[in-house]
Amino acid sequence: METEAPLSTREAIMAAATNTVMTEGYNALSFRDLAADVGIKSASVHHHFPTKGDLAEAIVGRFGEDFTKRMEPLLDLPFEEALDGYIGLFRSAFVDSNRMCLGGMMSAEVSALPEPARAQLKGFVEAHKDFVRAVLLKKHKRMASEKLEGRVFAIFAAMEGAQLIARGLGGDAAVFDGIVESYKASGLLA
Amino acid sequence: METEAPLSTREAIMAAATNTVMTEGYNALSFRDLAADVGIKSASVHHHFPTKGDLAEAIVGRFGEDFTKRMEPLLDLPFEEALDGYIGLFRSAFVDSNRMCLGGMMSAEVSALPEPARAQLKGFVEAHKDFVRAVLLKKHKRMASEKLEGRVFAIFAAMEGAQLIARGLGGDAAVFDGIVESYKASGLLA
DNA sequence: ACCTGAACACCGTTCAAGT
DNA sequence: ACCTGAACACCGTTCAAGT
Repeated sequence: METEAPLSTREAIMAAATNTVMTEGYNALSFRDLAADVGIKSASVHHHFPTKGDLAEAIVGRFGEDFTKRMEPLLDLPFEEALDGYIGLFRSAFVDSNRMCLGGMMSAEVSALPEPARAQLKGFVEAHKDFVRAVLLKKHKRMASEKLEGRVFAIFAAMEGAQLIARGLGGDAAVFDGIVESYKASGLLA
Repeated sequence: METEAPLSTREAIMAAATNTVMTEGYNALSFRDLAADVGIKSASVHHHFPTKGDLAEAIVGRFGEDFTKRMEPLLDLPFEEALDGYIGLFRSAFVDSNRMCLGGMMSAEVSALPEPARAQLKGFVEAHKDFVRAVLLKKHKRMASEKLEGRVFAIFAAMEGAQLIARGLGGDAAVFDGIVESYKASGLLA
């Protein structure tokens, strides 16, 4: 049984930054606000992350790792449950205080990111594709590889789009659920 | 035959702001850069748009009108061509200098928008739904209304997601085309 | 190693002042 | 009606200085 571990300053900065980016976006993230959240001065944040771009790189990478940890156990489940679990990860982000997937948010703001952060973003997308591919193969064992790759990419993009639009309209879970239901009914999520 | 009409200062501000938001995002938009683009001082921009939120409201509204003007003629075409025309509107945005739909970008940055701008954003989404519904009814004349509404929303969200992800990965049109192809093959866009 | 105050050129916004 | 310079509290970043 773990007690809540005290976060290192570096970890606390990353946690606060991730939360702000998911709710307000990368360009709305301020080193001074971040420092206030953590209890240090803004100049001190630069000791841990020399530039804002370095911080972006770190939190996208970490977010990918955390997402992967939540996806992996779903691979033990059968197709339908694994897919619903994946959907639930997107759903919970904005049902829980109107947050958006960090990867989706960073994709919108990609012009502000330095190259290393963009590379982490590509890695994030690849991790999702690896997971979705593994889930699809549970059911579609003989799908042609080109078709499978297209479907994998399409499912990820569609989930990001559902979250983007549902959250943009005010975070109504029913909107998200309705879109996902139609993805299933049309055959995209099936 | 129209010659290029000289833009009023107000129109020039809106045009420059729209372009910046589509490429870099609303939070990256600066009144001082905007003023420099138009050839006035930043304090003068406030004469036309008292706050940045007022400008946001104006450009989302205008963007919706412009998008509707490009969608309307597509309604004279048969199902397949109308759908491809709609897809082309999303495709051209980022093929042409890696821009993102203003509505999708504003959805990601919705936390920075005042209520009137959010209302315009909802109107933008409704205009898209009206168009997509009309297109779907060309082919699916007897689809149950609840199912139709879900499909309409799903198609719009999926298009925004395809654009978000394809652009986030660097603006490769092949990524966008592959996702759309899979939307069609799976039955979502059909 | 980790933190800080002070400075720099930026930002949105306000306002009194010009034409 | 339209524009402006100057001021305000903000921003990311740098740096010399502290412990």
